[in-house]
Amino acid sequence: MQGISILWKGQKVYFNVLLEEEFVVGAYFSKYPLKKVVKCQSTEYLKNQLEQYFSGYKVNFNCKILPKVSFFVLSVLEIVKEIPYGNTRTYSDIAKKLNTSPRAVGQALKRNPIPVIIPCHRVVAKNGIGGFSYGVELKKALLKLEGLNY
DNA sequence: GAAAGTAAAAAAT
DNA sequence: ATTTTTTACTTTC
Repeated sequence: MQGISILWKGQKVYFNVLLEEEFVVGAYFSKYPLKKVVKCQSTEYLKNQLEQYFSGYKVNFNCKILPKVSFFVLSVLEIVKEIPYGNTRTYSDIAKKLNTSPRAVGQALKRNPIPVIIPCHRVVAKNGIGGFSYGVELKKALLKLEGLNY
C-alpha cells in the first residue's frame, strides 16, 4: 500500500504498509513511498486510520494482520497487540506472562514486522524507554502522540 | 549443535 | 550510581 506521508524532523517520511490479500504482513518507515498502489475499500480505511493516528487522534487499528515470524515472536506480538492506546507495559511484564526473560522479549519486539500497528513502542524498560528499531527518538515521538512523556 | 549477540533486569558494589 | 551477573531467544557459523 502506498505509504502515508508524515513530517519527521522537517523531512517528509513515508510509512509504508505491505499487504497480502487483505492481510497486513509488514510495515516500515522510509524516505520513499511504496510505488505499488493497491486500492480497495479496506486499504483506504487503513490509510485513514494511519493519517488520524499520526495526527494525534486515538485510533485502534482493526486491520487483519499476518506476521510471518517464529512461534515465540508471535506469542509476544499477540500480547503487545492488546496493549491499549496511551498505555505501556514493561519488557518484564510480558516476560512473566510467557515465562521467559525480558531480554528475550526485546529480541522478539526487534523482529516485529509491523511496527505502529502492532504497538511495540508501548513496551518500555522498567527504568527508561528501552529501544526501538527505528531509533528511540521515533519511539518517544510515538509515545508523545499518545500523550506519554518519556 | 555451539557461540555470539541482543529493544532487559536484578543483584552486588 | 555504576558494574556485574543472570537470562532466553535468534542468528550465524
